[in-house]
Parts: sequence; C-alpha cells; structure tokens
Amino acid sequence: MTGQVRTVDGRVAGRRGQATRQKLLDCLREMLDTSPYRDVKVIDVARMAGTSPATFYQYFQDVESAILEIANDMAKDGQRLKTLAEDQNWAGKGGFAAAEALADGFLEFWRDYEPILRVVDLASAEGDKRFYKVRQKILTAVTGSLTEAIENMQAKGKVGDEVQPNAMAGTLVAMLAAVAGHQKGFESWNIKMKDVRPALSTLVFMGVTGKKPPTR
Amino acid sequence: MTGQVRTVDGRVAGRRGQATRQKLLDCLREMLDTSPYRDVKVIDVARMAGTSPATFYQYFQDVESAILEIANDMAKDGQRLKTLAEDQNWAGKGGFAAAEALADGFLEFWRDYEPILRVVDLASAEGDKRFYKVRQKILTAVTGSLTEAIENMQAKGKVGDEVQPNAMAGTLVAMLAAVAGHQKGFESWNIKMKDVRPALSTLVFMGVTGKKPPTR
DNA sequence: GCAGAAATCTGACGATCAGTCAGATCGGGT
DNA sequence: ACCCGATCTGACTGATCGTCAGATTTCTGC
Repeated sequence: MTGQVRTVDGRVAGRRGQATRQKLLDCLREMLDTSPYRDVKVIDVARMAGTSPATFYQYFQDVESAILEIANDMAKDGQRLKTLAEDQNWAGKGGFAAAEALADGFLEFWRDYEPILRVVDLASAEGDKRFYKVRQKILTAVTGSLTEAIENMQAKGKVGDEVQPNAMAGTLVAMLAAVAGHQKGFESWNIKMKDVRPALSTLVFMGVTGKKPPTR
Repeated sequence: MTGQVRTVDGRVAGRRGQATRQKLLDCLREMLDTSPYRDVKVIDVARMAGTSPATFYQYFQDVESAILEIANDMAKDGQRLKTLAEDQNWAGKGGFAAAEALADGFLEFWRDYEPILRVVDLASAEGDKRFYKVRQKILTAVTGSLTEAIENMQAKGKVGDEVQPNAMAGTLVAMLAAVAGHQKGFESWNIKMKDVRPALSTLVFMGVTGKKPPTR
C-alpha cells in the first residue's frame, strides 16, 4: 500500500535509514513549533538531529518536501474529521449535537497540527499543487458529506434551494478551518473559545438545515 | 500625522530617497505576487529595482519589515470594510443586501491584496505581534460593528442570547476572511464564486439576525 | 568471528545570499 | 564652479545551500 521509503536517489531505505529519516522529520516538526517558517534552516534541523546537512539531503529534496511528508501523515489522521460529518441526522437537537461535534473535531485537529497546517495553508494559497492536494484530502471529504446533508434537507423541501449545497458546504468548512486556525488569535482578542464553540455550531447547524438551532 | 520617512539609521529621507524606497516596496510586492514567500530574497528585490542590496538595507531592517510597511498601507485602505458593517439596518431585505455588500467587500479586498494578506496571516499566526496588530486593525473594526449589530438584535428580543455577540461576530469575520483568501482554491475545486457569494451572505445574515434570509 | 558488500554518513567544497561599512557619486544651493 | 549633505554601492565577512567522493557503519554469507 504505502510505497517503501526511498532516498532521493531512489534507493530503498533500510532500518537505520528510516530511523534517521524519522528523527529528521521529528526535529523539523519541533523546529516549526518554535521558529517562523521562513527561518527554518536545513542546517539547524540537521544539527538538532545530531547529523549533518548532507544526510538531510539524502532523504529530502528540500525543506518543503520534508514538510509535505509530515503533512501527508497528518492528512491520514485527518480522515477522522470526515466521519464526524458523515451519515448524521441533522434534524433537531441531535443535529445540533452533530454540529457541535464537528466544530470540536476541527478545533482539536488544528490544535494538534497547528504549525504544519499553517504551512500547508500558505503553500497551497501560493499555488503549490502538492500542498493543495493535501489540504484537499483533509477538507474535501468533510465538504462532500456536508454537501450530501444539505442536499437531503433541500430534497425534503424543508430548506429553500437558493443556495448551492456545494458552495454552502465549502463555506462552512472554510469557516471551521479558519476559526480553528486562529484559536490563539481569538483568545488574545478577548473572545473566549468557550463562546466561539456555540457560535460555530450554530452557524453550521443553520447552514445545513436553514433553521435556528433548537433552544434547550 | 504620518511620521516622516526615515532610513534605518534615523536620517529623514529626501525626495530621491523616498522614490527609491517606494520602488523597492513596489518590486517587493511584485515579487510576492510571483514567488513563494520563503523564496523572496533581498538580492532579487534590489536587482529588480535596479539598485544594490545595500540600498535595501538602508531603508528596511529586513524583508519582513518591508512587507510590514506594505501591510500598513493596506490596513489603511482596509478601513473601508468597516463602513460596510457600520450603522446598517440588518432587518429584512435591506439586511440581506447589507450582508451581500459585506461579503463582496471582503472578496474584493482580498483579491486586491492576496499575497500580502497571506504573509500577514502566516506571520500573525506565528505570533509576530507587529503583523498581528495589522491584521487586528483591519478585522477589529468590522468585528466591532457586527458585534453591535448583533447586540441590537438581541436587545430587541428578536434573537435568543445563547450566543455571545462578540464570538459570533468574530466567527463571521474569520469566515469572510478565510473564504476571501481561498477564492482560487474554491474555483479549482469546482465551486464557483458566484455560488459562494449567496452562501456567505446567507450565513452572515443568519449569524447577525438569527433568521433565514427573506425569499425574494 | 570475519571478509566483502551494501547501506549510510560526513567533511569539504563552490555557489549564493545576508548584512555591514567606508568611500564614491549625485544633486541642489550659492 | 564649488561645496555639502544625501544617497548609493563595491567589497567584504560570515552563514547557508546543495553536491560529491570517500570514510564509516551495518549487514550477509560463510
């Protein structure tokens, strides 16, 4: 399934090689936690991993390729978000609970991978196809599930069809991702995440069902 | 009002100096349009401006400071967004029109300044206070206006107060900014901006008023 | 346990860029 | 024409990039 780990010149990496490679990835990830993306240098990563820059280039084309590698792992983990939007009953109180769970899922996922997601966001906005694809992989599944949900609501005639299900779903997902990505920003802005959570859930619920959430 | 333009060592720049400085900023901006942020080099900017790297350092501490300068100008222009959310009547059809205008304002503003806003977003997410302040300056005014609007709606008793006005306003603004910042992404995703616009407006309207938008 | 082979690592190098400074150049005022 | 402050730049040091040939480590068959 997953292709074997290979060095830049195509050789298959053995036990030792995989270990150093992983160590480099770990150090890179730690580096991104603490330094601005622009300031992450190969030489620092190598030093932190107790190896030489030349070794880094044995396993990765450049820093971006290495980050892409981390991002791909992340994308696998990201498939859990999809299950939160899939096959839910969006009506009534259960629907609102689903919206809350979805919001929580995004908030948590972004908390886990914040620095990587920052870079993925930037690079895909800059037009890098490889990063765009990763972002896609994470978000597209959720968007698809939400689209279906909205289509169902519209089919039942409960919601007007002035809004394209696809566009609404994409917008909601973008919103969730954006808010999740600026959690620290919100906090230092005098807005508590405790208050943002209901706002997010409410908007998701309203976007999907077209109704106010049930009072409880 | 605006402090005089100064060189790094504190001298006030004259006519000629201001011209080269501006030229450097223009070239930097053009550079950001075409190259990834991480790959923008002082030497390239200087070359494009027909001057030497040393001249660049006469006017700017580093690349970031120069971008910050551009970002500050942008923030001034961004005050037009505030007027779109301010003193609006959010009820009924007029309210929906206001929501549409606000969405359009964001979409257009982001289209004008996309590459700069990308960097501002990244840097402020990375914890750079200076960039955070710029981002704040643009978004805080809009958030404030929206907060007031929601508070008014709640005061009239038309909307439940399960949701903090501040948090809802912040969430809506984050959504607007996110969608505006991924316009190209949406397009290449089979979602047309023409369809996103109503989705955005609908969510803004529902977020502020708590109701479905009027059918028309 | 050992020789040979394969895998892995690294020192060293040329190229590029960051950032600084002293001195060259420019341009307006007299 | 001359002066003087403003402006620009060549040239330099130090850091990083990215590559390669050769050194070192690990594995394999015996």
